[in-house]
Amino acid sequence: MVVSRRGAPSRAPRGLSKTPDHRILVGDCVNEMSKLPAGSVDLIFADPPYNLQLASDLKRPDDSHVDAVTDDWDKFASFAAYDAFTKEWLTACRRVLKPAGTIWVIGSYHNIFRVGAIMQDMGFWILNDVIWRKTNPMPNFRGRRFTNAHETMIWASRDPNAKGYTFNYEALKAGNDDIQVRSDWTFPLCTGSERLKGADGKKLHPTQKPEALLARVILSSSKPGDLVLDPFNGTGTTGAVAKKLGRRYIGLEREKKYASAAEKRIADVEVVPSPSIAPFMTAREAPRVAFASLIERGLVSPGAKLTDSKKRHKAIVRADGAISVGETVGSIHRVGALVQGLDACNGWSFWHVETPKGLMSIDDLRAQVRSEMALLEAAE
Amino acid sequence: MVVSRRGAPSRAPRGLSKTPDHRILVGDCVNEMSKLPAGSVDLIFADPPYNLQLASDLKRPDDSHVDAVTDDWDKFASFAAYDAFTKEWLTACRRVLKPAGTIWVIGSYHNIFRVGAIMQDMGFWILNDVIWRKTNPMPNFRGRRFTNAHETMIWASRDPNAKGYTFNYEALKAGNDDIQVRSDWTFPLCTGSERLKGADGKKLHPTQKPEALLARVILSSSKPGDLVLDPFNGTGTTGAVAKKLGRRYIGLEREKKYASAAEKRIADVEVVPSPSIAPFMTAREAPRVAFASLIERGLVSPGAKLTDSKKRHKAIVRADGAISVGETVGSIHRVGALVQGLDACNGWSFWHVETPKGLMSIDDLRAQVRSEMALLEAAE
DNA sequence: CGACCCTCTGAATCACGTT
DNA sequence: CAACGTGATTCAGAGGGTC
Repeated sequence: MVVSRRGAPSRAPRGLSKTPDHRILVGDCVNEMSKLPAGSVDLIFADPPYNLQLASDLKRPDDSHVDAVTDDWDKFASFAAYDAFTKEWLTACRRVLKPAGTIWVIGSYHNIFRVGAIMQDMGFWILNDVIWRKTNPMPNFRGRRFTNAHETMIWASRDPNAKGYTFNYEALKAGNDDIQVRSDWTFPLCTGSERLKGADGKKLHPTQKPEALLARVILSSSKPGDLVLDPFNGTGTTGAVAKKLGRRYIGLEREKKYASAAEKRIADVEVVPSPSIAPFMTAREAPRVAFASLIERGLVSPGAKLTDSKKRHKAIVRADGAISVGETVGSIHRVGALVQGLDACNGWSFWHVETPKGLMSIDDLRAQVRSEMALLEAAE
Repeated sequence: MVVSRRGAPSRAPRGLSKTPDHRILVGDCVNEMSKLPAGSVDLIFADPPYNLQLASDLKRPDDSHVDAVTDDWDKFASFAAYDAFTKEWLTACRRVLKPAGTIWVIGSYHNIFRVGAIMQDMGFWILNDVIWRKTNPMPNFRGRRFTNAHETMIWASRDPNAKGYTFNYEALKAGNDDIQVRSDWTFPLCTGSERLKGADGKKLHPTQKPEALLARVILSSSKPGDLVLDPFNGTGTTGAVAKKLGRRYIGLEREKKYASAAEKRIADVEVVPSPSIAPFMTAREAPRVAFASLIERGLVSPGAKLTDSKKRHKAIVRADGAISVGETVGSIHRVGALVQGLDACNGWSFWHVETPKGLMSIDDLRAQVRSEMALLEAAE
C-alpha cells in the first residue's frame, strides 16, 4: 500500500476497497466521466483525437452530422465541431478534477491552439506549455515545410490562482543534475518493443506515446497514491506508467479493442519498489521551528551576537527570540532585511553565530533541532 | 538593385521608385495597413503584445527586482478584448498579404493559443508551429513551475492549400549539415551589444528579439527583393535583418521613440553581398544528458543500487532521477558529496552500477545515451 | 594578458498558513 | 476574506574589476 510519509493513506486499504486501483471503463469518455464523483481526480492526462476524420464523426453545435472533410467549407465546419467536442470533454474533466488537481493535454498544431484557447475560456489556468522534442521525428517527405519534430503539451490548474497543486520541483531538479527542468523535453518516439502490435504485426494504435514522456508528466505533477485519469486511454500508456509509479488509474476508452489490449498491458506492469518513489521532505514542507526554540534548547544564548557571513552586520539575541540592532528590535527576518536595506530577507540563512567549530548559520542550528525532533517522533 | 532570384525585378528600378526600400510608418498598425494596397506583401512577421497578466512584482532569490513587461500596450481588459484586437490586426494583415504570401506570429502560452485558433478561424492555413528554444531563459525563481524556456511561432499561408509559397528547403538543408531543418530552433536571447539601449543605458524595448531568429525566418520563407512587413516594428529587428538579407521592409510602429531608434538602426545596416545561409544555421549544441534520462531510457532501473568504485557507499535510484541514502534524497552530485563529507562531488564519475559486464560508472552509461542520440539525429 | 570573482539581467500569468 | 508574517527560491551569459 502506498502511504504518504506524513500521515494517512491517500486511499482506502486494499482489503476494504471495492474498486480496483487500475481500471478501464469502456464507453464514451464524457458519459463515463459523468458517473464519476466530482472533485475526485488528482491528475488528468489527455491525448485527444485531432485529425479531421475523427472530428467528422462528431456533431456540429446544432447537432447536425458532419459527414465529410473534403472541401474548405467543411474544414471550417469541422473546426466548430471539434471545438464543441473539446468543450464537452474538458467540461467533464473539470468537474471530476480536485480543486488542486491539474490537467495535461497533448496535441499538435492541428488542434492544440483551439484546445488551449478553449481551456483558457473555460477558466483553466495554464501553468506551462511544454514541448516534447522528438529525437527521431518523421521527416517531411515533400520538402515544403520544416520537419514537424515536436508536440505541445498544456499543463493547467483547474482555476486561476489555484493553491497547492502538486509540482515535485526538488525531485525533478535533483534528477536533472541540480538544474531546474525546462519547458522543452527531449524523448524518442515510441518504437521497438515498447510499441504495441496487433495480431497482424502492425502497430496497434496510431498515436501511442512513449512511456518516458508519461513518466515525467506523472512524476512531476502527482504523488504516489494519487488518482490519475486518462479520458482517451488508447493503448493505456498513462495507466501502465501510473501503475508502475504507484499511482491509481482510471482510463476511459470507446473501443473495446484498445481497452482490452490496455488492460492486459497494465496487468503485466510491476510497480517499482516503493522507496524509489517515496515522497521526501523538502525544505518547503519541513516542520516549522521558531527561532525562540533555538534559545530554549540552549543552542543560542540570550545576549549572543549574530553576524552575517561576512561579518558586516551585527545583532544581539534577545531572550524572547527577537533580535536587536541598536534601538531596532524585530524578527531575524525583519532585522536582516532592515540592515541590508531590502524589503525581505531569510533570516535563517542570513544570520550566523560564532561557535567552537567556527561561524555557523542559524539555519544549520535549526537543522540540528529538526533532526532531534525527528528522532523523538520516531521513538514515539 | 535587389532583384528576385527568378527573373524580373520584384519592384520598380530605384530611380523611378518614389518609396524607399526600407521604411517605418508611425501610427496604429491596423490604420496604417489600410493605406497599403491589398495583396502587396510577401512575408509578414508579427510580434504582437503577449497579454501577460500578472501585475504583482517578481523578485529573484537575492531580492533584486525583475524588470517585467508592464507597458500599457500589453494591457487588455479580458480575453475577449485581446481576441478582438487580434482579429483586427490579423484581418488587416490578411488583406495586404499576397495570395502566396505567408505570415509568422510569435507568442507565449499567454496568447499563442488564442492567436492560433483565431488564425485558423479566419482561414489562414498553418504550415508549421516552430519552437524557439532559448539557451539562456530566465529561471523560474519560485520553483513552482517548469522553466519557461521557449516561445512559439506560427507559420501560416493566407489560404488553405495555398500554392507557390516560398520555402527555401534546399538552401536551409544545405546550411544545416544536409539535414532537414526541424520545427525547434535553438537560439540565445538578445543580450549584450545587440540589445538596443536607451539614454539611461537600460534596454530600450522590453521584448527585442534576436537577429538570428529573424534571419532564419526571413531566409526560410522569403526571397531577395521580397517585401517584408512587421506590424509591430518595435526596435526594428525584422527590418534590420530584412535589409541585411536584401529584402524590402515596411515596419509599423505606434511609438515615435521606437520608430526613430529603429530607423537609425536600419540605416546603419549593411546589405550582405550575397546572402549566405551557413552563418545563421548555428551548430547544434552537444546534448546535455540528465541522470533521469538514463532511467527514462531503461539503462538504470528505479530501485537499482549505486555504489562508488570501491563499494564503500550505497545509494538507491529513485524513479524521478534523484537518489537516496537512508532518509537523504538528492541529486547524484549532492548525495555523493554528502556520503563523502565533501562540499562537492561529480556524481557521474563517483557512482557505479552493477551490470552483466561488471561494475560500470554511470558516466559510461551516459556515453551510451549520447551516442544513441547522435545516431538518431544523424539518421533523421 | 589571463584567471578569477562579483554584479547584473532576461516577454514571468512564480507561497502559504495564521490571524 | 483580507492583511500579515515567515521564509523558500535562480540559470546562462555578458561585462567590469582585481590580482
